[in-house]
Amino acid sequence: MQKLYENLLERARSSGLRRTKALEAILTCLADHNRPMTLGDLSSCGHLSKQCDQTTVFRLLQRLSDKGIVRRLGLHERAAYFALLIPGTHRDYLICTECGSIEAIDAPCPVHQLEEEIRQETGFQNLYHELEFFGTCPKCASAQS
Amino acid sequence: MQKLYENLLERARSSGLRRTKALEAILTCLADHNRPMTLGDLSSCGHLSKQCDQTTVFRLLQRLSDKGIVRRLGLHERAAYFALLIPGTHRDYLICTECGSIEAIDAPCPVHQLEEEIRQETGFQNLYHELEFFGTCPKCASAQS
DNA sequence: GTAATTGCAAATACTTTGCCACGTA
DNA sequence: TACGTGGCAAAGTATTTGCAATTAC
Repeated sequence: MQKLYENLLERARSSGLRRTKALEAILTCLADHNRPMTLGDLSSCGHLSKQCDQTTVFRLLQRLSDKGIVRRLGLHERAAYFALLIPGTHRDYLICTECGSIEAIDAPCPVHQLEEEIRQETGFQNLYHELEFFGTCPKCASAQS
Repeated sequence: MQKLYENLLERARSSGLRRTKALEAILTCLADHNRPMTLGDLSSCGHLSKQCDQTTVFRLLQRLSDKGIVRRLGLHERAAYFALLIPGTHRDYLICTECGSIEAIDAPCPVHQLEEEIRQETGFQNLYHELEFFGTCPKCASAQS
């Protein structure tokens, strides 16, 4: 975890971002939780809630997104989610449509070959994919009946 | 197309929805375009723009979604997209992050087996998935340089 | 007749921008 | 010092709800 944080900070710095309290706090928060978080989650989390305005967090997420350090995900909530983008790593998610819980799937993602085909056939650049499974988790399913 | 519309109307009716002008118009619109559309797209489209309030379209989409006739998609735009849910059919999408264009991918989706594994391992009910590819389309890529 | 559906208006939620002050390099 | 960054306030966009009037069944 500590290692991850150091690494992220290094990437951020070398891509031109300044080392500010907000940057440290947001990377710490993302590294500690290591799951997709909304702007609201982040700006009410730990140091961020005390030290930074939500606008700051928003703009910082924009910059981190531009630099390829985080990625914005669309997970069906009204609010956007942001997740760390760690080279060599890819995550798919399983989401309960009732309670909104989000968990990462650790099975290998079966989409890479198709992605390669699409890259070649369409000429799209910077291609990546997002895969999510939606359903009702056992807990919510039993609560319904 | 006509067939599709008839079919949708039948499904809607038999799931308990009343046959109103708004229902006919929205199903016509979705069947004609057969691509994901936002609430804004829909309510400014054809008959809907003249005959229905946007709130009506919104609530109708909610009901159609409850009944499993349309599905809400998260495609990274700020606005939600809605697409027809046609039994036996599954669509993945390729989206340009620059111009926002959305096209359906016709290659067979490689995720079904994983989906089955997840269903069995996690006990999730009503499981389905959403797969999208994002990138820069050739047109936008050349416009950038 | 009854319950579902509709329209209009208003409220909410989340995101985004403007502007000037501040801090890092 | 210069330019990226931060805070506060306000605007923008999309969604959602309340309620009375209307319509399908």
